Amino acid sequence: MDTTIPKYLLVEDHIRQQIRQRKITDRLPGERSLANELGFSYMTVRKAVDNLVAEGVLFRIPTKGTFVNNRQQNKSKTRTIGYFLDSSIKAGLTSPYYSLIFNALEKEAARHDYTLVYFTDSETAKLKTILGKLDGVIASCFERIEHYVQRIKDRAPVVVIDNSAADKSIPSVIIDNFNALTDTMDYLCSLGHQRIGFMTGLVDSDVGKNRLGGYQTGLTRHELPYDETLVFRGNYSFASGLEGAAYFASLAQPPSAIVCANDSMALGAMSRLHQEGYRIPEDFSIVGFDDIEVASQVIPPLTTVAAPVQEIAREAFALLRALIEEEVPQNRHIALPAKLIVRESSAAPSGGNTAAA
Amino acid sequence: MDTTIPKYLLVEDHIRQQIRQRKITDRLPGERSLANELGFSYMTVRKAVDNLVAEGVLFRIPTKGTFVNNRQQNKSKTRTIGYFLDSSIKAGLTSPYYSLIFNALEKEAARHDYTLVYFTDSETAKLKTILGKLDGVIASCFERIEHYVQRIKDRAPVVVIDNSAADKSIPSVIIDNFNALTDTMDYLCSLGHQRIGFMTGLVDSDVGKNRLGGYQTGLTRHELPYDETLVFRGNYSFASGLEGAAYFASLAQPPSAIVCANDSMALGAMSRLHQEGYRIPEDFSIVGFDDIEVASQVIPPLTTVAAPVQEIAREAFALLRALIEEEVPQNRHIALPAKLIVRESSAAPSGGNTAAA
DNA sequence: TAGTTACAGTGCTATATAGCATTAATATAA
DNA sequence: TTATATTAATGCTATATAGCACTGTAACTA
Repeated sequence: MDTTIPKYLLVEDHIRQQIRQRKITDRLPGERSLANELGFSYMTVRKAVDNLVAEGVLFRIPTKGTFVNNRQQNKSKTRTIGYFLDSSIKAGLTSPYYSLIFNALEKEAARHDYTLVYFTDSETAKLKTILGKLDGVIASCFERIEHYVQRIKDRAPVVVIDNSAADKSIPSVIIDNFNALTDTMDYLCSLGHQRIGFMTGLVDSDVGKNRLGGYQTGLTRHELPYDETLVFRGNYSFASGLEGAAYFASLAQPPSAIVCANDSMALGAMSRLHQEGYRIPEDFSIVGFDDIEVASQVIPPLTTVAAPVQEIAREAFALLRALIEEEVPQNRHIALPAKLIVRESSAAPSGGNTAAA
Repeated sequence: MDTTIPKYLLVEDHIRQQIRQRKITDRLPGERSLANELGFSYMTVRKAVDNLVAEGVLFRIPTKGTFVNNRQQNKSKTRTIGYFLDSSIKAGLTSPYYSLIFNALEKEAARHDYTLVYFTDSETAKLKTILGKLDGVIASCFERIEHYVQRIKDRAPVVVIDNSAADKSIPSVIIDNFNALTDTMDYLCSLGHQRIGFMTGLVDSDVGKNRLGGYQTGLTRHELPYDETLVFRGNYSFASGLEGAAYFASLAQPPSAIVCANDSMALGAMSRLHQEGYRIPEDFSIVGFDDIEVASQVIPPLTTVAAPVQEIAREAFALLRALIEEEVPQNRHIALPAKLIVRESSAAPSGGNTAAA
C-alpha cells in the first residue's frame, strides 16, 4: 500500500521467474535488449542484473553475455520454519486474528518437533540471510503475493495461507469465505432480516472479494435486492468499523442487520452504535468474522464466523512438510469451511418486519 | 598496463584511506557533498559507497547518513537478533502492546541493518537451535525472568525489556511506571477526584508492583486514604476489565475515577460501564496505560499513559549492540519516562465533590 | 510553553545519454 | 587462402538530472 516496489526489483523478479520457468536456461538477452523488451531504462535493468550477479544467481562474461548460474545450494534441515507476514498487514500482529494464526501454527509446529519463528518483510539481502536458516515458510500476504513468494521460493518451500496466488503452483490454504458468508446470510434471513448491510474489508484481496461475493449471492438467494447504499467499504480496522456504523445509522432506511468482514470492524460498529444510543441486537444485529478472543467477551457477545485457525495451521503445516520432504502433495489448494457462531449480538429484527422462518 | 582505474575505485580507495588514517571515524560527508569535494559526479560516488556498503566497510542509515562500520565482523555473524516473549504472555502477541514493541524493535533493527525474528518459549533443546542462529536476544518476560534468561545467556547476549531481573547483571530497559502512575494521580486529583479506584495487572511482576506502588504513593501525596476496596486485582485482559468495572460499580461508594494498569482492561471497563448505563467521563473517569492503537479510536477516546515504545526499542537495541560488540555499556539499567495523554475519557467528577485544585 | 508547520538534508530510485574495451562475425583486400 | 578492416554486439564506466520518502530541526503559532 505505502511501499511501491522499486522497478529494479520488478526486473529482478521477472528474471528470476524466467529462470524458474525454464524460459531462460543459460544465456540472458543483452542488457539493452532486455531493457527495450521490458520497457525499463538500460541503467535500471543493469542494476537488477548487478544485484542478481551479486547474489550469485547470474554471472557475467564481458563481451559474451550474462548467464544463469546453475549450481544449486544444498538444503540443510534446521527443523525451523518461518511464518512470514506481509508488511502491509504487519500491523496485522496488532490484528488479533494473526495472533490466533500464529499460536495455532506454533502449536502445530511443536507437535512435529519444529520450531517456529516469525519474521516480516525486509529487503532481499536480509531475506536471504533468514531463509538460509529455515526449512520452509508459511506466508500470509494480502497483496502482491507473487512478489514476496517468488523471492522466498527460490530458497525455501512456501505455503500461503488465507489468500491464494494467481500462480497456481504456489500451494495455499484458505477459508471458504464465500460459503461462510452465504451461511451468515441464510441465518439472518431466517431471523426475518430484509435489509442487511455489509461492511467490506480490503476488496483487492481474495478474502475481501469472496466475503463480499458471499454477501451478494446470499441476497439473491433470498430474493433480496442488492442495494449499493447498504455496502460500506471498510479496511478491517476498528476505526473503519466506527465510521461504517455511523454511515449505516445515518441512512434514511437503515439496515436491521450489519455483517462485518471481520471482528475488529464489528467491535468498532458496536461501539459506535452503542454510543449513539442504539441497542444491540434490538436495533441492529451485528455479525463479525474471525472469532477473535474479545468477540466472546464483549457485551453483548458477538455473533461471528469462527475462522478454523487450528485446521488452517494443520493443513498448512502438512503441506509444507510434504514440500520439504519433496513429496508430491495430493492437493495443493485447500479451502476449509468456517462455522457461524451465534451469540447475543444478533436477533430477529424488532422493527416488526419478521417474515418467513 | 594501460588499464585505467575506474574512478569509483579511486573514490573507494580514497574513502578507505580516510578511514585508515582516522580522518573519518564515524560519519561520512553526505554523498552529494562528497561528490562536490572530490570532483566526481554524485552517481559515481554513490557507486563507490554502494560497494563499500556491500563489503561491510560502511553502513547507511537513510535520512541520517553513511557511517564507518567499526565492529569486527567475527563478533556478529548472523546479523539477526531475536525477540523473545515469555509464553506466559505469549497471548501477548494478542496484546496490542507487544505488537507496538515488536514493530518498534523491527524498525530499529532495520535501521542498523539487523533482521529481527520473533520466537517464544520452548524447550531447551530447541532454544539452543534457535540461539545458534542469533547474535543476540531482546526478551520480554513477566515471570521467572532468571529461568529463561539464564538459559539464553549462555548462548547469546540478552537485554530484558519492561521488567528487570533480580540478577542485576542482566541489562534491562524499563518504563518508569512508578512516576507515570503518580503523574496520573496528580492529574486526577487536580480534577478534583477523591475516590480513585485502581485495577491492577499481574502484581507479581515489577511492572505490576510499580504501577500499584505509584497509585498508592499518589494517594498519600494528595492525602487520600488507601482503601483496599478500591483496588481490584486484574490480569491485564479485556475480560478482567469487564469484571473490575462491574465490581467498582457495585460498591456502595463507587469511585469517581478508575485507573487501569493497561489499556485492554480500560477498554473492558468502559464497555461494561457503558452497558450498565453509566456515562464516561461523567459518571466515571477512566485512565489506561500503554496507548495502544484503539485507545485513540474508541468512544470516548481513552486518556492513557503512552508507553515510549520507540525509545524502549532504541535503548534496548543500543544496549544489545554494545553487548554483541563486547563493549561495556555505561548504564545497564535504563528507565524511561512515560507521558500521560489526556483525552476524553477523563474529566472532573460530576458528583459535586470538587475539592482542591 | 507546547504543539504545528516548513524546510533542508539525507539516502534511494529512475532515466537519458555518451563513450570505452573487447570480441565475434563479416566483408574486403592482398 | 590469408590477412586486415569494418561492424555490431556485449558488458563497463561515467555524468547530469529529477523526484521520492523520511527525519530532525528551526521557525512559527496558539
